[in-house]
Amino acid sequence: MGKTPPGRTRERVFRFVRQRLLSGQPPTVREVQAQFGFLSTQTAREHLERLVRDGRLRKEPGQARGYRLPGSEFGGGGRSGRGPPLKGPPLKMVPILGQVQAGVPITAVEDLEGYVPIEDSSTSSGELFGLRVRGESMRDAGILPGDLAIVRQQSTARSGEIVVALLGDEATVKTFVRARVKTHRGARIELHPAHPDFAVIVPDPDSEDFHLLGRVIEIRRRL
Amino acid sequence: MGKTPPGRTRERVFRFVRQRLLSGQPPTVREVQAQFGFLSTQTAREHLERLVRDGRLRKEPGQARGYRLPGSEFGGGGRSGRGPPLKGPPLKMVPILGQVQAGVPITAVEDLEGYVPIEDSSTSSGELFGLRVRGESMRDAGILPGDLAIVRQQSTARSGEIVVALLGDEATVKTFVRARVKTHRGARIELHPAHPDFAVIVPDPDSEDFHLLGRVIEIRRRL
DNA sequence: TCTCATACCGTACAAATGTCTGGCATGGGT
DNA sequence: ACCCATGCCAGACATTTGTACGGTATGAGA
Repeated sequence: MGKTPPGRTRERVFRFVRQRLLSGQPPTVREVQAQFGFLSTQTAREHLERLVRDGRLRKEPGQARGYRLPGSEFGGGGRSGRGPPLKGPPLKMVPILGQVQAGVPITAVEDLEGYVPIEDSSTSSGELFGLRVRGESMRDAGILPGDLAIVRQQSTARSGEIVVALLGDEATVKTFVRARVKTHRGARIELHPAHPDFAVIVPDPDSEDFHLLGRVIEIRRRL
Repeated sequence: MGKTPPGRTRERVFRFVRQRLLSGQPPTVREVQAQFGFLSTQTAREHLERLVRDGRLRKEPGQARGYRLPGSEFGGGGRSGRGPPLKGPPLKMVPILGQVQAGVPITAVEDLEGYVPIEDSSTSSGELFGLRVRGESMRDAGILPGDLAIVRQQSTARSGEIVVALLGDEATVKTFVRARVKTHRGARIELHPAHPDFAVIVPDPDSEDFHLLGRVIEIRRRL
Protein backbone atom coordinates (compact mmCIF):
# COMPACT_ATOMS: atom_id res chain seq x y z
CA MET A 1 0.00 0.00 0.00
CA GLY A 2 1.41 3.29 -1.03
CA LYS A 3 0.71 6.60 0.52
CA THR A 4 -2.44 8.55 -0.16
CA PRO A 5 -3.13 12.28 -0.04
CA PRO A 6 -3.35 13.65 3.52
CA GLY A 7 -6.73 13.14 5.11
CA ARG A 8 -8.11 11.34 2.10
CA THR A 9 -8.14 7.89 3.55
CA ARG A 10 -9.19 9.10 6.97
CA GLU A 11 -12.32 10.58 5.48
CA ARG A 12 -13.24 7.25 3.99
CA VAL A 13 -12.49 5.50 7.24
CA PHE A 14 -14.81 7.88 9.03
CA ARG A 15 -17.61 7.21 6.60
CA PHE A 16 -17.20 3.51 6.93
CA VAL A 17 -17.22 3.57 10.71
CA ARG A 18 -20.08 5.99 10.76
CA GLN A 19 -22.19 3.83 8.52
CA ARG A 20 -21.55 0.86 10.69
CA LEU A 21 -22.43 2.73 13.84
CA LEU A 22 -25.58 4.16 12.36
CA SER A 23 -26.75 0.70 11.54
CA GLY A 24 -25.95 -0.67 14.93
CA GLN A 25 -22.78 -2.63 14.30
CA PRO A 26 -19.68 -1.05 15.72
CA PRO A 27 -16.65 -2.24 13.75
CA THR A 28 -13.44 -3.62 15.19
CA VAL A 29 -10.06 -2.18 14.42
CA ARG A 30 -9.33 -5.19 12.26
CA GLU A 31 -12.56 -4.82 10.36
CA VAL A 32 -11.51 -1.32 9.45
CA GLN A 33 -8.12 -2.68 8.52
CA ALA A 34 -9.63 -5.27 6.22
CA GLN A 35 -12.09 -2.83 4.69
CA PHE A 36 -9.26 -0.64 3.43
CA GLY A 37 -6.71 -3.32 2.81
CA PHE A 38 -4.24 -2.11 5.38
CA LEU A 39 -1.53 -4.61 6.10
CA SER A 40 -1.21 -3.53 9.69
CA THR A 41 -3.82 -3.10 12.37
CA GLN A 42 -1.84 -0.18 13.55
CA THR A 43 -2.64 1.79 10.43
CA ALA A 44 -6.35 1.41 11.05
CA ARG A 45 -5.87 2.28 14.67
CA GLU A 46 -3.99 5.43 13.83
CA HIS A 47 -6.81 6.64 11.65
CA LEU A 48 -9.35 5.82 14.30
CA GLU A 49 -7.45 7.43 17.12
CA ARG A 50 -6.93 10.49 15.00
CA LEU A 51 -10.66 10.72 14.35
CA VAL A 52 -11.22 10.54 18.08
CA ARG A 53 -8.66 13.28 18.69
CA ASP A 54 -10.42 15.40 16.11
CA GLY A 55 -13.68 14.86 17.92
CA ARG A 56 -15.26 13.08 14.99
CA LEU A 57 -15.54 9.84 16.91
CA ARG A 58 -15.72 8.89 20.51
CA LYS A 59 -14.51 5.70 22.09
CA GLU A 60 -14.72 3.45 25.10
CA PRO A 61 -11.10 2.50 25.70
CA GLY A 62 -10.36 -1.14 26.04
CA GLN A 63 -13.77 -2.28 24.94
CA ALA A 64 -14.29 -4.44 21.93
CA ARG A 65 -16.00 -2.47 19.20
CA GLY A 66 -15.74 0.55 21.40
CA TYR A 67 -15.98 3.35 18.86
CA ARG A 68 -19.06 5.54 19.04
CA LEU A 69 -20.55 8.58 17.44
CA PRO A 70 -20.26 11.75 19.47
CA GLY A 71 -23.31 13.81 20.26
CA SER A 72 -25.71 11.35 21.74
CA GLU A 73 -24.56 9.38 24.70
CA PHE A 74 -25.45 5.82 24.27
CA GLY A 75 -24.34 3.49 26.89
CA GLY A 76 -24.51 0.20 28.56
CA GLY A 77 -27.32 -0.82 30.77
CA GLY A 78 -27.91 0.55 34.19
CA ARG A 79 -24.66 -0.13 35.89
CA SER A 80 -24.53 -2.49 38.78
CA GLY A 81 -21.23 -4.27 38.47
CA ARG A 82 -17.93 -2.58 38.63
CA GLY A 83 -17.01 -3.18 35.04
CA PRO A 84 -16.28 -0.39 32.61
CA PRO A 85 -18.09 2.89 33.17
CA LEU A 86 -21.15 2.76 30.95
CA LYS A 87 -24.15 5.04 31.12
CA GLY A 88 -27.74 4.07 30.76
CA PRO A 89 -29.03 4.49 27.25
CA PRO A 90 -31.38 7.44 26.92
CA LEU A 91 -32.94 5.56 24.07
CA LYS A 92 -36.29 3.93 24.64
CA MET A 93 -38.91 2.24 22.60
CA VAL A 94 -42.23 3.88 23.29
CA PRO A 95 -45.50 2.07 22.65
CA ILE A 96 -48.05 3.75 20.41
CA LEU A 97 -51.44 3.19 21.97
CA GLY A 98 -54.43 2.66 19.79
CA GLN A 99 -56.84 3.71 22.47
CA VAL A 100 -56.51 4.90 26.00
CA GLN A 101 -58.65 4.17 29.00
CA ALA A 102 -58.66 5.72 32.41
CA GLY A 103 -56.95 3.82 35.14
CA VAL A 104 -55.49 1.23 32.84
CA PRO A 105 -51.71 1.08 33.21
CA ILE A 106 -50.23 1.61 29.81
CA THR A 107 -47.90 -1.32 30.23
CA ALA A 108 -50.94 -3.55 30.30
CA VAL A 109 -52.53 -2.20 27.17
CA GLU A 110 -52.52 -4.76 24.43
CA ASP A 111 -53.98 -2.66 21.69
CA LEU A 112 -50.88 -1.00 20.39
CA GLU A 113 -49.90 0.19 17.01
CA GLY A 114 -46.21 -0.42 17.44
CA TYR A 115 -43.18 1.19 18.95
CA VAL A 116 -41.16 4.26 18.17
CA PRO A 117 -37.66 5.02 19.32
CA ILE A 118 -37.24 8.09 21.45
CA GLU A 119 -34.40 9.71 23.25
CA ASP A 120 -35.36 10.38 26.80
CA SER A 121 -32.63 11.89 28.88
CA SER A 122 -35.10 13.35 31.33
CA THR A 123 -35.06 11.94 34.80
CA SER A 124 -38.79 12.29 35.23
CA SER A 125 -40.20 9.01 36.22
CA GLY A 126 -43.40 9.10 34.19
CA GLU A 127 -43.88 6.38 31.64
CA LEU A 128 -43.96 7.41 28.01
CA PHE A 129 -46.47 6.46 25.38
CA GLY A 130 -47.45 7.57 21.91
CA LEU A 131 -50.87 8.66 20.81
CA ARG A 132 -52.21 9.40 17.37
CA VAL A 133 -53.78 12.86 17.13
CA ARG A 134 -57.32 13.07 15.83
CA GLY A 135 -59.13 16.23 14.83
CA GLU A 136 -58.11 19.73 13.89
CA SER A 137 -58.50 21.33 17.29
CA MET A 138 -54.79 22.03 17.77
CA ARG A 139 -54.12 23.06 14.20
CA ASP A 140 -52.82 26.53 15.02
CA ALA A 141 -50.29 25.04 17.39
CA GLY A 142 -48.85 23.06 14.51
CA ILE A 143 -50.43 19.81 15.65
CA LEU A 144 -52.33 18.14 12.85
CA PRO A 145 -54.52 15.06 12.54
CA GLY A 146 -52.41 11.96 12.20
CA ASP A 147 -49.50 13.41 14.10
CA LEU A 148 -47.96 11.24 16.76
CA ALA A 149 -47.93 12.80 20.20
CA ILE A 150 -45.34 11.47 22.62
CA VAL A 151 -46.80 11.74 26.08
CA ARG A 152 -45.27 11.50 29.51
CA GLN A 153 -47.73 10.14 32.02
CA GLN A 154 -48.41 12.60 34.81
CA SER A 155 -51.48 13.71 36.70
CA THR A 156 -50.60 17.36 37.04
CA ALA A 157 -49.46 20.00 34.59
CA ARG A 158 -48.41 23.59 34.49
CA SER A 159 -50.44 26.24 32.81
CA GLY A 160 -49.59 26.54 29.15
CA GLU A 161 -48.37 23.00 28.69
CA ILE A 162 -49.93 20.83 26.05
CA VAL A 163 -51.54 17.82 27.62
CA VAL A 164 -53.57 14.77 26.84
CA ALA A 165 -56.79 14.53 28.81
CA LEU A 166 -59.39 11.86 28.94
CA LEU A 167 -62.92 13.25 28.71
CA GLY A 168 -65.33 10.44 29.21
CA ASP A 169 -63.69 7.76 27.10
CA GLU A 170 -62.20 10.11 24.56
CA ALA A 171 -58.56 11.19 24.69
CA THR A 172 -57.97 14.74 23.56
CA VAL A 173 -54.93 16.95 23.09
CA LYS A 174 -55.28 20.50 24.39
CA THR A 175 -53.39 23.31 26.04
CA PHE A 176 -53.73 23.10 29.79
CA VAL A 177 -54.56 26.39 31.52
CA ARG A 178 -55.06 27.21 35.15
CA ALA A 179 -57.31 30.21 35.21
CA ARG A 180 -57.55 32.26 38.38
CA VAL A 181 -61.18 32.74 39.26
CA LYS A 182 -62.14 34.99 42.13
CA THR A 183 -65.46 33.34 42.76
CA HIS A 184 -63.77 30.11 43.70
CA ARG A 185 -61.24 29.23 46.27
CA GLY A 186 -58.26 28.27 44.10
CA ALA A 187 -58.03 28.05 40.36
CA ARG A 188 -60.08 26.31 37.77
CA ILE A 189 -58.83 24.20 34.94
CA GLU A 190 -59.38 24.94 31.27
CA LEU A 191 -58.49 23.01 28.17
CA HIS A 192 -57.79 25.35 25.29
CA PRO A 193 -57.91 24.29 21.67
CA ALA A 194 -55.72 26.05 19.12
CA HIS A 195 -58.32 26.61 16.44
CA PRO A 196 -60.95 29.37 16.18
CA ASP A 197 -63.78 26.93 15.48
CA PHE A 198 -63.33 25.08 18.74
CA ALA A 199 -64.42 26.13 22.19
CA VAL A 200 -62.56 26.09 25.48
CA ILE A 201 -63.42 23.11 27.62
CA VAL A 202 -63.88 23.59 31.34
CA PRO A 203 -63.82 20.18 32.97
CA ASP A 204 -64.68 19.47 36.56
CA PRO A 205 -61.37 18.39 38.09
CA ASP A 206 -63.14 16.08 40.48
CA SER A 207 -65.38 14.48 37.94
CA GLU A 208 -65.06 10.85 37.04
CA ASP A 209 -65.24 11.88 33.42
CA PHE A 210 -62.04 13.88 33.51
CA HIS A 211 -58.53 12.50 33.79
CA LEU A 212 -55.27 14.15 32.99
CA LEU A 213 -53.27 11.49 31.23
CA GLY A 214 -50.02 13.32 30.76
CA ARG A 215 -48.03 15.99 29.06
CA VAL A 216 -47.12 16.03 25.40
CA ILE A 217 -43.36 16.22 25.16
CA GLU A 218 -42.93 15.71 21.46
CA ILE A 219 -44.84 15.81 18.20
CA ARG A 220 -43.89 13.69 15.21
CA ARG A 221 -45.32 13.76 11.75
CA ARG A 222 -44.48 11.34 9.01
CA LEU A 223 -44.73 12.82 5.55
CA MET B 1 -28.82 -16.80 42.95
CA GLY B 2 -31.77 -19.06 43.30
CA LYS B 3 -33.99 -20.28 40.57
CA THR B 4 -36.63 -18.14 38.98
CA PRO B 5 -39.87 -19.12 37.24
CA PRO B 6 -39.31 -20.71 33.82
CA GLY B 7 -38.84 -18.17 31.08
CA ARG B 8 -39.16 -15.25 33.42
CA THR B 9 -35.53 -14.29 33.48
CA ARG B 10 -35.08 -15.03 29.81
CA GLU B 11 -37.75 -12.51 28.97
CA ARG B 12 -35.87 -9.86 30.90
CA VAL B 13 -32.63 -10.85 29.25
CA PHE B 14 -34.24 -10.47 25.86
CA ARG B 15 -35.52 -7.02 26.66
CA PHE B 16 -32.16 -5.93 27.91
CA VAL B 17 -30.34 -7.19 24.84
CA ARG B 18 -32.96 -5.76 22.56
CA GLN B 19 -32.73 -2.37 24.15
CA ARG B 20 -28.97 -2.40 23.78
CA LEU B 21 -29.17 -3.43 20.16
CA LEU B 22 -31.72 -0.78 19.41
CA SER B 23 -29.43 1.83 20.85
CA GLY B 24 -26.53 0.64 18.80
CA GLN B 25 -24.47 -1.13 21.40
CA PRO B 26 -24.50 -4.88 21.25
CA PRO B 27 -23.81 -6.28 24.72
CA THR B 28 -21.20 -8.87 25.58
CA VAL B 29 -22.04 -12.09 27.32
CA ARG B 30 -20.41 -10.76 30.44
CA GLU B 31 -22.38 -7.55 30.32
CA VAL B 32 -25.55 -9.59 30.33
CA GLN B 33 -24.13 -11.63 33.17
CA ALA B 34 -23.40 -8.51 35.21
CA GLN B 35 -26.75 -6.93 34.41
CA PHE B 36 -28.59 -9.83 36.00
CA GLY B 37 -26.07 -10.69 38.65
CA PHE B 38 -25.29 -14.15 37.34
CA LEU B 39 -22.24 -15.66 38.93
CA SER B 40 -21.31 -17.55 35.80
CA THR B 41 -20.92 -16.36 32.26
CA GLN B 42 -22.41 -19.63 31.22
CA THR B 43 -25.76 -18.73 32.70
CA ALA B 44 -25.95 -15.62 30.56
CA ARG B 45 -24.79 -17.59 27.57
CA GLU B 46 -27.45 -20.22 28.04
CA HIS B 47 -30.16 -17.61 28.04
CA LEU B 48 -28.72 -15.97 24.97
CA GLU B 49 -28.26 -19.19 23.06
CA ARG B 50 -31.76 -20.19 23.95
CA LEU B 51 -33.08 -16.91 22.61
CA VAL B 52 -31.22 -17.60 19.40
CA ARG B 53 -32.66 -21.10 19.20
CA ASP B 54 -36.11 -19.63 19.69
CA GLY B 55 -35.47 -17.24 16.85
CA ARG B 56 -35.76 -14.21 19.07
CA LEU B 57 -32.14 -13.27 18.54
CA ARG B 58 -29.59 -13.92 15.89
CA LYS B 59 -25.87 -14.13 16.33
CA GLU B 60 -22.53 -14.00 14.60
CA PRO B 61 -20.64 -16.90 16.15
CA GLY B 62 -17.26 -16.10 17.54
CA GLN B 63 -17.62 -12.39 17.12
CA ALA B 64 -17.38 -10.04 20.03
CA ARG B 65 -20.77 -8.49 20.75
CA GLY B 66 -22.15 -10.72 18.05
CA TYR B 67 -25.82 -10.83 19.00
CA ARG B 68 -28.27 -9.19 16.64
CA LEU B 69 -31.96 -8.74 16.20
CA PRO B 70 -33.36 -11.15 13.66
CA GLY B 71 -34.86 -10.09 10.40
CA SER B 72 -32.61 -7.46 9.03
CA GLU B 73 -28.90 -7.13 9.07
CA PHE B 74 -29.10 -4.10 11.22
CA GLY B 75 -30.97 -2.64 14.12
CA GLY B 76 -33.72 -5.13 13.53
CA GLY B 77 -36.69 -5.06 11.27
CA GLY B 78 -38.33 -7.56 9.07
CA ARG B 79 -40.10 -10.46 10.55
CA SER B 80 -38.54 -13.37 12.15
CA GLY B 81 -41.53 -15.62 11.92
CA ARG B 82 -41.86 -17.71 15.00
CA GLY B 83 -42.14 -16.51 18.50
CA PRO B 84 -44.09 -13.60 19.91
CA PRO B 85 -44.94 -10.72 17.60
CA LEU B 86 -41.76 -8.77 18.15
CA LYS B 87 -40.67 -6.67 15.28
CA GLY B 88 -37.59 -4.60 15.57
CA PRO B 89 -37.73 -1.60 13.31
CA PRO B 90 -34.65 -0.76 11.28
CA LEU B 91 -33.24 1.91 13.50
CA LYS B 92 -30.65 4.45 12.60
CA MET B 93 -29.03 7.38 14.27
CA VAL B 94 -29.36 10.40 12.06
CA PRO B 95 -27.04 13.41 12.33
CA ILE B 96 -28.54 16.81 12.95
CA LEU B 97 -26.68 19.30 10.82
CA GLY B 98 -26.11 22.78 12.09
CA GLN B 99 -25.64 24.22 8.68
CA VAL B 100 -25.69 22.88 5.17
CA GLN B 101 -23.58 23.78 2.19
CA ALA B 102 -23.87 22.88 -1.41
CA GLY B 103 -21.68 20.10 -2.63
CA VAL B 104 -20.47 19.21 0.82
CA PRO B 105 -21.15 15.58 1.56
CA ILE B 106 -23.06 15.41 4.80
CA THR B 107 -20.64 12.90 6.14
CA ALA B 108 -17.95 15.52 6.01
CA VAL B 109 -19.87 18.14 7.93
CA GLU B 110 -18.37 18.64 11.32
CA ASP B 111 -20.82 21.16 12.63
CA LEU B 112 -23.43 18.85 13.98
CA GLU B 113 -25.83 19.26 16.80
CA GLY B 114 -26.09 15.60 17.65
CA TYR B 115 -27.93 12.52 16.53
CA VAL B 116 -31.51 11.39 16.74
CA PRO B 117 -32.86 7.88 16.44
CA ILE B 118 -35.15 7.24 13.53
CA GLU B 119 -37.00 4.32 12.10
CA ASP B 120 -36.27 3.92 8.45
CA SER B 121 -37.93 0.98 6.84
CA SER B 122 -37.71 2.48 3.40
CA THR B 123 -35.33 0.91 0.97
CA SER B 124 -34.44 4.19 -0.64
CA SER B 125 -30.76 4.63 -0.66
CA GLY B 126 -30.55 8.31 0.17
CA GLU B 127 -28.69 9.29 3.29
CA LEU B 128 -30.71 10.83 6.07
CA PHE B 129 -29.98 13.96 8.04
CA GLY B 130 -31.78 16.30 10.38
CA LEU B 131 -32.16 20.03 9.95
CA ARG B 132 -33.50 22.63 12.32
CA VAL B 133 -36.31 24.68 10.76
CA ARG B 134 -35.95 28.43 10.79
CA GLY B 135 -38.66 30.94 9.97
CA GLU B 136 -42.41 30.88 9.78
CA SER B 137 -42.77 30.22 6.09
CA MET B 138 -44.28 26.75 6.50
CA ARG B 139 -46.47 27.63 9.45
CA ASP B 140 -49.74 26.63 7.81
CA ALA B 141 -48.35 23.21 7.03
CA GLY B 142 -47.78 22.68 10.72
CA ILE B 143 -44.04 23.21 10.45
CA LEU B 144 -42.83 25.72 12.99
CA PRO B 145 -39.51 27.38 13.76
CA GLY B 146 -37.32 25.11 15.83
CA ASP B 147 -38.89 21.95 14.47
CA LEU B 148 -36.54 19.23 13.40
CA ALA B 149 -36.94 18.17 9.80
CA ILE B 150 -35.70 14.71 8.91
CA VAL B 151 -34.50 14.81 5.34
CA ARG B 152 -33.66 12.11 2.86
CA GLN B 153 -31.00 13.24 0.45
CA GLN B 154 -32.24 13.21 -3.12
CA SER B 155 -31.86 15.49 -6.08
CA THR B 156 -35.34 15.11 -7.49
CA ALA B 157 -38.79 15.35 -5.99
CA ARG B 158 -42.40 14.94 -6.94
CA SER B 159 -44.80 17.82 -7.05
CA GLY B 160 -46.40 18.43 -3.70
CA GLU B 161 -43.62 16.97 -1.61
CA ILE B 162 -42.01 19.06 1.07
CA VAL B 163 -38.34 19.49 0.35
CA VAL B 164 -35.23 21.20 1.57
CA ALA B 165 -33.57 23.40 -1.01
CA LEU B 166 -30.40 25.36 -0.89
CA LEU B 167 -30.80 28.89 -2.23
CA GLY B 168 -27.42 30.48 -2.32
CA ASP B 169 -26.04 29.38 1.00
CA GLU B 170 -29.35 29.26 2.81
CA ALA B 171 -31.27 26.06 3.34
CA THR B 172 -35.02 26.43 3.18
CA VAL B 173 -38.00 24.15 3.65
CA LYS B 174 -40.76 24.52 1.08
CA THR B 175 -43.35 22.60 -0.87
CA PHE B 176 -41.94 21.48 -4.18
CA VAL B 177 -44.21 22.10 -7.16
CA ARG B 178 -43.72 21.33 -10.84
CA ALA B 179 -45.86 23.85 -12.68
CA ARG B 180 -46.68 23.16 -16.29
CA VAL B 181 -45.95 26.22 -18.34
CA LYS B 182 -46.98 26.29 -21.97
CA THR B 183 -44.48 28.90 -22.93
CA HIS B 184 -41.63 26.58 -22.07
CA ARG B 185 -40.66 23.18 -23.19
CA GLY B 186 -41.16 21.14 -20.03
CA ALA B 187 -42.14 22.26 -16.58
CA ARG B 188 -40.79 24.83 -14.26
CA ILE B 189 -40.05 24.44 -10.62
CA GLU B 190 -41.67 26.39 -7.84
CA LEU B 191 -41.07 26.45 -4.14
CA HIS B 192 -44.26 27.20 -2.27
CA PRO B 193 -44.34 28.49 1.29
CA ALA B 194 -47.30 27.71 3.52
CA HIS B 195 -47.90 31.15 4.91
CA PRO B 196 -49.80 34.05 3.34
CA ASP B 197 -47.04 36.57 4.03
CA PHE B 198 -44.47 34.67 1.99
CA ALA B 199 -44.11 34.55 -1.76
CA VAL B 200 -43.61 31.62 -4.10
CA ILE B 201 -40.01 31.17 -5.13
CA VAL B 202 -39.20 30.27 -8.71
CA PRO B 203 -35.62 29.14 -8.85
CA ASP B 204 -33.65 28.50 -11.98
CA PRO B 205 -33.08 24.73 -11.96
CA ASP B 206 -29.76 25.15 -13.70
CA SER B 207 -28.49 27.93 -11.51
CA GLU B 208 -25.51 27.46 -9.30
CA ASP B 209 -27.52 29.10 -6.55
CA PHE B 210 -30.16 26.41 -6.45
CA HIS B 211 -29.73 22.88 -5.16
CA LEU B 212 -32.36 20.40 -4.10
CA LEU B 213 -30.99 18.82 -0.98
CA GLY B 214 -33.68 16.29 -0.31
CA ARG B 215 -37.17 15.47 0.76
CA VAL B 216 -38.56 15.99 4.25
CA ILE B 217 -39.82 12.66 5.48
CA GLU B 218 -40.59 13.57 9.05
CA ILE B 219 -41.14 16.53 11.33
CA ARG B 220 -40.34 16.45 15.02
CA ARG B 221 -41.04 19.06 17.61
CA ARG B 222 -39.85 18.94 21.17
CA LEU B 223 -42.18 20.70 23.59
C1' DT C 1 20.57 19.66 5.81
C1' DC C 2 17.73 18.88 9.68
C1' DT C 3 13.55 18.45 11.82
C1' DC C 4 8.76 17.34 11.90
C1' DA C 5 4.38 15.48 10.39
C1' DT C 6 1.95 12.14 7.61
C1' DA C 7 1.05 7.56 5.93
C1' DC C 8 1.97 3.16 6.23
C1' DC C 9 4.06 -1.74 7.72
C1' DG C 10 5.50 -5.73 11.22
C1' DT C 11 5.27 -8.03 15.22
C1' DA C 12 4.12 -8.75 19.31
C1' DC C 13 1.43 -8.68 24.05
C1' DA C 14 -2.55 -8.33 27.02
C1' DA C 15 -7.15 -7.54 27.82
C1' DA C 16 -11.80 -8.48 26.42
C1' DT C 17 -14.79 -11.82 25.03
C1' DG C 18 -16.79 -16.24 23.18
C1' DT C 19 -16.88 -21.07 24.20
C1' DC C 20 -16.52 -25.49 26.55
C1' DT C 21 -16.76 -29.35 30.08
C1' DG C 22 -18.57 -30.70 34.24
C1' DG C 23 -21.67 -30.18 38.29
C1' DC C 24 -25.66 -29.09 41.52
C1' DA C 25 -30.55 -28.52 42.63
C1' DT C 26 -35.53 -28.39 41.61
C1' DG C 27 -39.71 -29.77 39.59
C1' DG C 28 -42.75 -32.33 36.26
C1' DG C 29 -43.96 -36.34 34.20
C1' DT C 30 -44.11 -41.59 33.74
C1' DA D 1 -38.21 -44.39 41.71
C1' DC D 2 -36.45 -42.83 37.23
C1' DC D 3 -35.86 -39.69 33.48
C1' DC D 4 -35.36 -35.26 31.73
C1' DA D 5 -35.74 -30.33 31.18
C1' DT D 6 -34.74 -26.03 33.45
C1' DG D 7 -31.98 -22.68 35.96
C1' DC D 8 -27.87 -21.87 37.77
C1' DC D 9 -22.61 -22.25 39.20
C1' DA D 10 -17.28 -23.12 38.64
C1' DG D 11 -13.35 -23.00 36.31
C1' DA D 12 -11.03 -23.20 32.51
C1' DC D 13 -9.51 -22.48 27.38
C1' DA D 14 -9.32 -20.26 22.78
C1' DT D 15 -10.30 -16.64 19.87
C1' DT D 16 -11.10 -11.97 19.04
C1' DT D 17 -9.71 -7.61 19.70
C1' DG D 18 -7.39 -3.41 21.68
C1' DT D 19 -2.87 -1.68 22.42
C1' DA D 20 2.12 -0.92 22.28
C1' DC D 21 6.80 -0.43 20.46
C1' DG D 22 9.48 -0.10 16.56
C1' DG D 23 10.38 0.49 11.54
C1' DT D 24 10.33 2.63 6.35
C1' DA D 25 9.32 6.27 3.17
C1' DT D 26 7.82 10.87 1.57
C1' DG D 27 7.15 15.70 1.64
C1' DA D 28 7.01 20.45 3.83
C1' DG D 29 9.44 23.83 6.10
C1' DA D 30 13.20 26.04 9.03
